[in-house]
Amino acid sequence: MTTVLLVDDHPVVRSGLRAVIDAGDTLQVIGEAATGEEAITLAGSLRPDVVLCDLRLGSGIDGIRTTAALRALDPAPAVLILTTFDRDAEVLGAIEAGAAGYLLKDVDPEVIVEGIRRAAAGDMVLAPDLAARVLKGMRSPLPRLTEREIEVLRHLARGSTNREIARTLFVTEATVKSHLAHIFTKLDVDSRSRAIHVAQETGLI
Amino acid sequence: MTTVLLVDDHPVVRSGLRAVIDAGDTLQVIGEAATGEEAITLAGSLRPDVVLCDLRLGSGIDGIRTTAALRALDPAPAVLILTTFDRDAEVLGAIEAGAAGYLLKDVDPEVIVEGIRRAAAGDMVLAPDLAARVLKGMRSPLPRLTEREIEVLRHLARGSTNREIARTLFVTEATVKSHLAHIFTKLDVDSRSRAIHVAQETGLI
DNA sequence: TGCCACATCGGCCATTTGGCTGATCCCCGG
DNA sequence: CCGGGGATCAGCCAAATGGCCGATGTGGCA
Repeated sequence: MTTVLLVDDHPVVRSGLRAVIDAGDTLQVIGEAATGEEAITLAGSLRPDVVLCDLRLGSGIDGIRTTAALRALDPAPAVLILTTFDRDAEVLGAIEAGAAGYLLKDVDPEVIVEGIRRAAAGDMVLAPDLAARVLKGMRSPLPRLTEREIEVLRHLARGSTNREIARTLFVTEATVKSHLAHIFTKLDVDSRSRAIHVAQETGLI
Repeated sequence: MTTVLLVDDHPVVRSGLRAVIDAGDTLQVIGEAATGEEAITLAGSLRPDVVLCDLRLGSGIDGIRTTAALRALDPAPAVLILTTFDRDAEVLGAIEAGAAGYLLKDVDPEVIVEGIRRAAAGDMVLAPDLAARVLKGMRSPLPRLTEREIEVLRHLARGSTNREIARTLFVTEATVKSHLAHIFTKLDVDSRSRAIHVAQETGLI
């Protein structure tokens, strides 16, 4: 019997997962958590074989950080990421954090059950349409932006002008332009609008 | 006994909703649909009292259009919108389309059950933190953009320059600028970045 | 110690953008 | 048949943006 811990901030989703997982007779849900913090605590005491974890967990720590913390446990559960979105950066982030795989929420229940079985067996589990992208991501990893650049990017995405960003960060416009130039180069774009688009598309922000 | 039709593109969520709704003894799920089209067909034959409908329905028609179509049936079911996001434009769109209410997915199961009961009784059902915003929205309704303006806005959000948009739409840059000027005025912004932000924030795109 | 990444700043210049005014055409409804 | 909204276009001009060159200081790491 493989034991499973559910992590999702939506009670309804947890109920649904519990229903489809407990329906078979080889898997058993032994706990539910609504936040990453709760998941880490529960995993320590319940020692599940597999943790099924949403990437978006509301206000607390996100699924990637939760994954990293879970993998640091001893014994470490297999972590299977389950989410609505397929942003590249998050896929890679989750894999890097030690996730055993990544499934989209719109798949059929049996796919989820099968994914849990394979994760428990130590296999990698990737939604078919994601595998290619993950491998592609491995070949050309996402550009690494510095903390400051991410910060500027966030302000950019809120529609701020260079002047506004400069005032907010207590630097000169020249500095903001410098950061932007670096961001543009790294993202391979040539306008703030496209930078915003790429950043959102890849999950950078 | 109040009958309910579930509409959500995620099988897992449908399972969860079915579990929490069927748990009581006054509500009964009589059908599930994964798309808006399917929902409209099923509602016509099953004649549910209440339709519980996600706003995002994958590739097909969205929840708002589905709501409008459902409300045009005879007898018309009460439509309760259930979604993850609380974008203003969508709240208002759903209400205008005849929805009986709007709940967020992260609420507890009993809130959903109670919402269905109240919707079946003909009440309006609004998540508490949304009611104020809806009323505010009533006072200052979202600007109405034309089809063409929305189209330009979408290209804008993909980071296109005026020249690129012009080429794509087979018009001159002057026309694109004209549309943009109107968009900016209606959204009360003065830069493309902020227009993108507001449009995404309010669910316009 | 020297190197390198990072954050900070400045100047110059071409391009893009945004504000303004005004124009034509078409369709639809009173 | 006229009015109005929508889509199309034009020119002018100020401001913001983006590309390019360069510079300084600081902290970590080999």
